Amino acid sequence: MRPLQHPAINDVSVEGILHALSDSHRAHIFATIAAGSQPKICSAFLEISDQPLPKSTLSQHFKVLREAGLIRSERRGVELHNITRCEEINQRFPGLLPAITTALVTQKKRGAAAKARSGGQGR
Amino acid sequence: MRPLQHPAINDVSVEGILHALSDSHRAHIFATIAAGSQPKICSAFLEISDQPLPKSTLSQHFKVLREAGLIRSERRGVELHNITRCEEINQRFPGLLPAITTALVTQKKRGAAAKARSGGQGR
DNA sequence: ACAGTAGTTCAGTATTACTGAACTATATGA
DNA sequence: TCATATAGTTCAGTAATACTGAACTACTGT
Repeated sequence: MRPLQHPAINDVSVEGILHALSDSHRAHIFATIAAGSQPKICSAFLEISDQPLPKSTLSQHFKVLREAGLIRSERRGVELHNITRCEEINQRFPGLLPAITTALVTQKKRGAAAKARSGGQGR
Repeated sequence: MRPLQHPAINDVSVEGILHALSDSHRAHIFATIAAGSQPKICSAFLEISDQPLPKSTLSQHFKVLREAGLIRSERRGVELHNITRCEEINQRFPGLLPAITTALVTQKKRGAAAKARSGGQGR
């Protein structure tokens, strides 16, 4: 098992960030890690959607996020503690991550609202 | 040849936008269209990189940008006039596109500076 | 040592992307 | 009208990525 690789902040690319976050599952994982103050472990996201995500898939998603420079993972015993690299990235590309996470939140709200309108059990 | 399809603004997704712009060529095409005040035709980007881009590939790139909702294409005789949908998108996801284009510009500048430092014909 | 947990790696499969060749559609000139 | 040229699309074969079950590594507790 080779050690975890994290790119230097200067090797982080906009395209890599956009690609990593262009997948719904990864975007959700990143947003969740970014929103919380505690590190999150990978297996916290096994039940991310209606279909439970296979753990090999989950592992790949974390690898993509890590190699894009979005998260930093640290082994703690048997588990991985994941935190974001928002501060570093925000220094390199000011405003990029906040704009994306805001857009994702906006989209989620709109989606929830549309769902409620079209027959969810809204009041 | 079927007519050009543009998604309604409410069907435009953050993931779709990020995916479309996660490719260097497409990011460059979009940035160029966004930066200019005149519509751009597809073939203006045939010589986008060192290797000339095949026109079938270019056509696909425009299709991806169009279907992501980033550009609007209109037939004018034999050519396609492409403009961005920045205003609409900025209304739906405020600040998202400016942040991405700013980041792309920043990255380009950094890259050019690094190139100059490491042996380009800097002053 | 054994069992349990967290995550990775591998390999087969499925999906997506790239691109040369053939094609459509429009414009222009003889 | 017919030939030619230009701009872009579609198709089909191939290449590259992504997904995922199974086997594996690494660590923890008993």
